[in-house]
Amino acid sequence: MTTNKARGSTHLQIDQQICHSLYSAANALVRTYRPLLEPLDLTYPQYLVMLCLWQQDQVSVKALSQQTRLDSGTLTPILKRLEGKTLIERKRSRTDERQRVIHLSKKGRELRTQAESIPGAMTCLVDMSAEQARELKHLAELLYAGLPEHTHRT
Amino acid sequence: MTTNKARGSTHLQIDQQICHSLYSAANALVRTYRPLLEPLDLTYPQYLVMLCLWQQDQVSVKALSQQTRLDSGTLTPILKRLEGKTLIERKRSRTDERQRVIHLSKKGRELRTQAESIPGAMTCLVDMSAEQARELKHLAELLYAGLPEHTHRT
DNA sequence: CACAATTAGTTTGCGCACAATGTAATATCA
DNA sequence: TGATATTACATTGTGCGCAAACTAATTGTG
Repeated sequence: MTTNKARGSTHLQIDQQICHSLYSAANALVRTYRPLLEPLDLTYPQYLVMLCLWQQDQVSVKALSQQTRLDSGTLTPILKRLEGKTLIERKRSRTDERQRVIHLSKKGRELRTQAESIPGAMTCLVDMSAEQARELKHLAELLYAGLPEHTHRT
Repeated sequence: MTTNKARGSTHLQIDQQICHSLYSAANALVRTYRPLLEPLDLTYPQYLVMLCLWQQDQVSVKALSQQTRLDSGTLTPILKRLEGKTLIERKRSRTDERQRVIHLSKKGRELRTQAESIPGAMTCLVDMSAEQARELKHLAELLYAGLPEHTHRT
């Protein structure tokens, strides 16, 4: 049984912070993605958006926002950059002038081929068993879903 | 047994990305910290630095960098902001003029009291068992340590 | 001792992440 | 139908996160 030092609460120790572990692991993972994404000229968040579009084209910003879990203030500049690289176009919806309809260009659709190798390459770089990775993903999802901003469904 | 659609590789599906789960969970956690840290006028990374200093005062930027896992290019502006709030001072080392010695001011030391309630408050906001949280932290650490940038000890 | 290599930290530039505010289009309702 | 509320995005401002380039001090090495 470890007794606390008189100094104060053990809870304020940085190595006890789940958030710090998650925070630095996520940052490190994105750093690991960087060299793999560089040939595609994509950042990780841009890659996330492309993943969504490769899965389902012609979607609204809101739909992208829900799938990527990035808010519109973050997405808008990302989408503009992707448009600048002529990977996507941002048309207005005919039926609802407020909405944008994001859709892939030919170049954007073709980029998918180059991206196919990335998940495999990442798996090699991440030194974890498939089961550990699954469990980690599962727990991260659980944490995410359990946070007040999500449980707060009025 | 689920058969892949002719459409292409399943690996490019966003909901299969461990990184995305980690990424959004970490961001969401930091958002959850925000209202708790606001009374202390600290951002999450600033809080991380303060945690380190409360644990051990009078340290170099390099030491802080290792403990917070933030690089010096990130730390320098953070430290300047903390100095701007008069929570810390950034003196130069006598024995090695290259080094900074970061140390808490009286105000910085006193802020610790206000911070004591934060870990407990976060635990309440995170809807996970202590064991799940421990496991999540453990797996995140495992992932972090297993990435090439760390295993690459020449 | 001179001089190259290393180390500690800073600066610069870019791209998020996000709260807050704004704007325009649509939906709701009196 | 006309006022009001809501919705979908865009904009602004601040603070990271980090690669790359830079500065200055220290440590080798010949």
